[in-house]
Amino acid sequence: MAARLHWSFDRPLRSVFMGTPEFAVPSLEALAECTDLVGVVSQPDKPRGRGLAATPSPVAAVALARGVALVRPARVRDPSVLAALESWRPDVLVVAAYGRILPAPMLALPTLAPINVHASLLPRHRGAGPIAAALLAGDATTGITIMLMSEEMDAGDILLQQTVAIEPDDTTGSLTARLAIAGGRALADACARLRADGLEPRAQDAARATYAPRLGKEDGRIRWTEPALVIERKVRAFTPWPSTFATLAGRTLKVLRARVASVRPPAGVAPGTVVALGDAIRVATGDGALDLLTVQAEGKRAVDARAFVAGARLTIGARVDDGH
RNA sequence: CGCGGGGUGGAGCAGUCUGGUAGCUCGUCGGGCUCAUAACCCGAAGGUCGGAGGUUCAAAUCCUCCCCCCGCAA
Repeated sequence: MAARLHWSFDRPLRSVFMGTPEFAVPSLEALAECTDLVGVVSQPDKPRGRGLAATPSPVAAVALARGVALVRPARVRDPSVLAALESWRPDVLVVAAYGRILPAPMLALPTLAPINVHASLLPRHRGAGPIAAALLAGDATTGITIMLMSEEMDAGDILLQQTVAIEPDDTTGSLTARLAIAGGRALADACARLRADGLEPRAQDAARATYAPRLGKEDGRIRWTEPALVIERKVRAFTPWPSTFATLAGRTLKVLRARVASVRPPAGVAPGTVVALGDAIRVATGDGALDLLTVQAEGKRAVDARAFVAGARLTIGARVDDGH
């Protein structure tokens, strides 16, 4: 266990922030508020949206707007990145969803500590996809961990944690928004305490660690042989990305909102079969039935199930998993 | 110029290739029936077919330009 972390000098902390997506923005703003933010590192501009125009990451956009020194390296290990960090002489390096593993020399650079804002209550859900993992696991609560960074991913000593409740209808999108704000608050807290009474690093119980892998597009394909409960969690965990989808008449059908049906499908009906149509499209699964409430066909906007049923000539007995 | 789908009564769609004045499911309104677990039956209202030009005897449909929405890709 590391020594108590305390900033006793009169001058403000010099900080450098590394982060990329929307989630990191409140943390960046909190850091700018309570320290002397001297530099920001973010992922390079990426082609986004239709037309694939190069667009700065949300963090880079804020850095630009604030006029803070910004580097956007293609590779973190590029010597120029370490050089930039050295020239900034940070006391703390704060990382929030940067998206890359940082080399050890970088972690050793700040005079006080390298600090990470992680979107779970560590040691639960270490890794790249903690928010979706909490939804997939059916957790009732999750939260923010402010921690010291070590070389092993998300394994460093904990400085501070804040709990965030998970609502039954939370998606990765809605939960990310709340966790982002909580992250900013937790960081502000940690920052304030660094300068007041200090923070006591607490080792993680590695035995209780779970891992949250980065998601990929194919993770979103619905497998109807799974239980309705599991599919419902996936729908929420994979919204808005990579999104859950099935195939109907050869075309992709996104499922944006679903609920486990209150009644079971008739015995003997194969998973992936439409068993009822009304306010929802009820589909048989490996265990129970799932009511699809909001769906989106290729090239169409998201509509509630009733509207979709009105237009698509969908009948009971149709299959929604004939993709392969 | 990354690839692609689409804008048709309140909603979701068909009709566009093969020009000839608008259709389906749902909703709404009126009436009937009465329990049918997507209730049913009869009737009605409601549309400058995204916008602007053009071709034509005739354009939702063909041509040109513009606006908007969405999927893939990240």
